[in-house]
Amino acid sequence: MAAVDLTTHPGHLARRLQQAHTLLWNAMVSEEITSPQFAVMNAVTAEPGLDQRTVGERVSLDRSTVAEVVGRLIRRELLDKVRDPQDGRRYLLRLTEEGARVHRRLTLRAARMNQVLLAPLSSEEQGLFVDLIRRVSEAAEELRQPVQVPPRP
Amino acid sequence: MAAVDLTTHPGHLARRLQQAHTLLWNAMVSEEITSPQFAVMNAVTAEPGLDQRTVGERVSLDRSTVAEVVGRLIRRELLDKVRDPQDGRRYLLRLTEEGARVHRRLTLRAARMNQVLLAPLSSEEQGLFVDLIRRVSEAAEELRQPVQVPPRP
DNA sequence: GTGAATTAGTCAGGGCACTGATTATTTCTC
DNA sequence: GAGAAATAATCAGTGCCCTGACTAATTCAC
Repeated sequence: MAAVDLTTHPGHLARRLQQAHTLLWNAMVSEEITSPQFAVMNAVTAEPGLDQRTVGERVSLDRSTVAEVVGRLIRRELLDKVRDPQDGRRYLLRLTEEGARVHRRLTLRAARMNQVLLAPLSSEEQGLFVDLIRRVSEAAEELRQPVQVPPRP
Repeated sequence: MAAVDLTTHPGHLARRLQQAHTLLWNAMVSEEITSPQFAVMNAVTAEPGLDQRTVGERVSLDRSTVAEVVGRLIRRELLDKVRDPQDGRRYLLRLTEEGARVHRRLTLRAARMNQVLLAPLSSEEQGLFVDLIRRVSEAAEELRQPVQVPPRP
């Protein structure tokens, strides 16, 4: 008694959506490269020579998770990591040739997969859907760092 | 070059939405009990004496993950597990008194949290949002088990 | 220029999520 | 009723995700 209907809870639905997405990704995009791995490769494609922290910022992953994902991509020789000669704390990331090839190939497949995932919605609904998710996640992310208060001078 | 805009990828957005949700959950609902743990407790509240497999079905979790989550709830003495005397393969799950109390308390907080999470949307948009996510996840889940073909007689 | 913050990355530890293999029990079939 | 198929749960292994503690390098402040 007093149980709740979880299908009205956006958090629960978000988890199910992600499960559904992972399923489709494995079937239609790649069984080797996961969606977060693709996101990292994509960030490095957009800005070669990025450091891990910034990659995390671009793809919404914390430092530890980025390190793991990067580690896996390096093991598969899709990514290279070299110390920044300007700043010895940083590692600069770049795709290998193979990495660039894989990224190109998966980009096409991911686009097809997105179409399939959104197929149950009309095209106006699709736009709306993406917009609504974005607004909700962005608002919640801001609750995290409540707009820096400037230090008194 | 040739990088993609991930903010148009529903899978990527789903992951970010879930991160945002987890953040808010920790801040507003509980730091001890996670959202999947709450989902399991909720399923058992609705149908006391459920077995693990069915709980997994109710909350969209596979057998292994249910076993882990159940294990954690038992360790905290929020849940009890007894062999089904009718069917020695099953374990029947029930909340402890403490478990029922915790579930009641978190239910209220979760409702408040949902309001905050959806606050950036108007109330029509909120309904739409929930509906769109549900439709997309349900459709994708059906791709998994493509409607049993009845065996020829 | 030196000591104190800050910053990039690693590591340990906990939780979620899945697959494939295995074990125990039940049910089906003959 | 005995063997075969199905079912509930566990286990090992992989990957994602986070926090808090730590290390190494840089930058700031005086």
